[in-house]
Amino acid sequence: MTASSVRLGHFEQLVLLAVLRLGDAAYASAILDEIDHATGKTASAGSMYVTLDRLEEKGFLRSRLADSTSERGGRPRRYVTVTAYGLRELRSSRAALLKLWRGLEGVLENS
Amino acid sequence: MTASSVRLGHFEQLVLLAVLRLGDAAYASAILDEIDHATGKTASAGSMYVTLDRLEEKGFLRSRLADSTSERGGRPRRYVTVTAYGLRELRSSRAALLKLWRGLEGVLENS
DNA sequence: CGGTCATTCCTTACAATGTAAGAGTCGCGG
DNA sequence: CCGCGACTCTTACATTGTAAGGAATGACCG
Repeated sequence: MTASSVRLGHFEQLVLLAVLRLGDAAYASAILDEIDHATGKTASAGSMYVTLDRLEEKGFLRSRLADSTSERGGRPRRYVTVTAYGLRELRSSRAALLKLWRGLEGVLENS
Repeated sequence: MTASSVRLGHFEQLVLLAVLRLGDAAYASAILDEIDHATGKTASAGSMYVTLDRLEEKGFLRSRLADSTSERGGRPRRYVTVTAYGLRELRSSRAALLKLWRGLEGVLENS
């Protein structure tokens, strides 16, 4: 279990970032769309719920349920927000990538 | 197996980037150092070999053995280089992250 | 009212990826 | 000869990624 070795996986990172961008409007389907838009790849809904649960368990995310009366149908939405801890992870992950990318712009820039 | 769904994981991406930067000098221990340097976290050697194997299997990486006579001891070094395919993945992964980061600079920039 | 629909959620099981622990090889210095 | 340092590789297990499928809730229409 080694609690100290917890890091962000690839998909987890994308999810956290999408949540940040969506602000108040972050719930599963919206996050899915956001990721789809950025990556061009569509993840399944199941992946999202599982990942959201795990992120919350680890303290990277917090969630609250919307009033069911205010919704049009289906179960009440579960809105999520990134915690301070999650934000810290995101920052350090970004810093590491920027470091590794530095100097490779020529090679990595798109065709 | 779903061959088309192959993506880069978190660590795999770091490894590929480190290999790119190291150029001719890319072999396991050096890659390990490079990643350590960028992330501040030390991965184990075992992780590296396993990951290198898997990346090669998937065609993101190619490897060749150094002359054993030219080495100081131990087994001959295994040098690796990123394939065109690997480079493409790296680019698209970077593009996705840049998209998601855009507009969040204020929040993500470091303390 | 009852049926169909769209929207949302969740569970389960399995595949892919991440990681640690530990062992094997070779050449050198003592 | 023996231990040491610099490499590599194997194995086994934990964590993360993903698809498939099911169920709740309310709108709309006949």
